[in-house]
Amino acid sequence: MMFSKACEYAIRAAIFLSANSGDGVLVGISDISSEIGAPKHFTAKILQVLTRKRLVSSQKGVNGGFYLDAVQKGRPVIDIVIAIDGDNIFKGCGLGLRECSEKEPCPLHHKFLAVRSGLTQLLTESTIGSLAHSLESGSSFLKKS
Amino acid sequence: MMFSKACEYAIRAAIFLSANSGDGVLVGISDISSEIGAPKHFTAKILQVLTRKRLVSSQKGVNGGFYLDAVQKGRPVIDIVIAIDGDNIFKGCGLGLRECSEKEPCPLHHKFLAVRSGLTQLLTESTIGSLAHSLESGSSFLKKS
DNA sequence: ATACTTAAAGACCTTTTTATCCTTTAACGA
DNA sequence: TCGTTAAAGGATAAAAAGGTCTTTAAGTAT
Repeated sequence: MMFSKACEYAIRAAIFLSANSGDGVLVGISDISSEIGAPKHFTAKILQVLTRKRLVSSQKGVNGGFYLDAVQKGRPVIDIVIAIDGDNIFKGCGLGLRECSEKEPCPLHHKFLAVRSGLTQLLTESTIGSLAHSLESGSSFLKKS
Repeated sequence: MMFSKACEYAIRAAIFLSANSGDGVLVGISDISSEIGAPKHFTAKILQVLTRKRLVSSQKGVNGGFYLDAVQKGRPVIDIVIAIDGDNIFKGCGLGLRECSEKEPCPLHHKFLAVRSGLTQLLTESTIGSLAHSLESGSSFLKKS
């Protein structure tokens, strides 16, 4: 809708991991991908990126898997978005004009700014952990995509 | 940033046409594409779609070209966006969840709604003509992409 | 009429995104 | 230390988006 598929998967995976890992509990890709309804190998790729960027932790070998530590659960969702999709959504002109700026704004410039800052704010003030927490009450909203 | 390239080109083309056509004045694709800084043939394809959907008017043959009539200049920008990108930006879950709804909302559901309605509103209350008008004052912001 | 200009249409190519597979690497347990 | 297990990583494939080119046909001026 607004993010790439990869980014949606990433957010869902992070939320799922926040709710279901930690304190020595790890989760494998098969579990993650089936729970968030994303293709297994694609999910693996995405988790790889997030792991490399230290937004997710991983453990190889027997009983290995992925998990989030306390710090990672406290990260804002916007970190995930930027790690996967970059920050193009948050900067640049809505009409794709290079020349557009405060000094020479395109006709929609200021209105776009408002929408965008709303988006930035919501993604910044929502942490992975807080989102995971808000679904604790049995509502397994992540099941089936 | 938020729209596809095709959609950005479409909006720019519409604004340009609104400012530079009408009352028997037509503009050819070469002029349009160079003024809005978009690939010529790709622009032609996009204009074709807009024409078929009656958001833009065209005239074949000698001295032919594209133009907007009064009604078309009064159309809200959202019509262009929907014609090219569809309405996926305006509906559907931000996390791509099919199950997400008012009853079983995803953790970001309500916050996304606010952002989205802001976007919808801005695109609905801005008409092609009004945007074209706001750049009348010499600022050829469309030049060069 | 007809010749010329220009949009319409559609075939085609390239790049990016999405998705899959397979090999390598590392961790751990026995 | 050896074997199992799971992530890391590279290589490939399919689909969608972005972009180019050629042909067709409509309209207009002459």
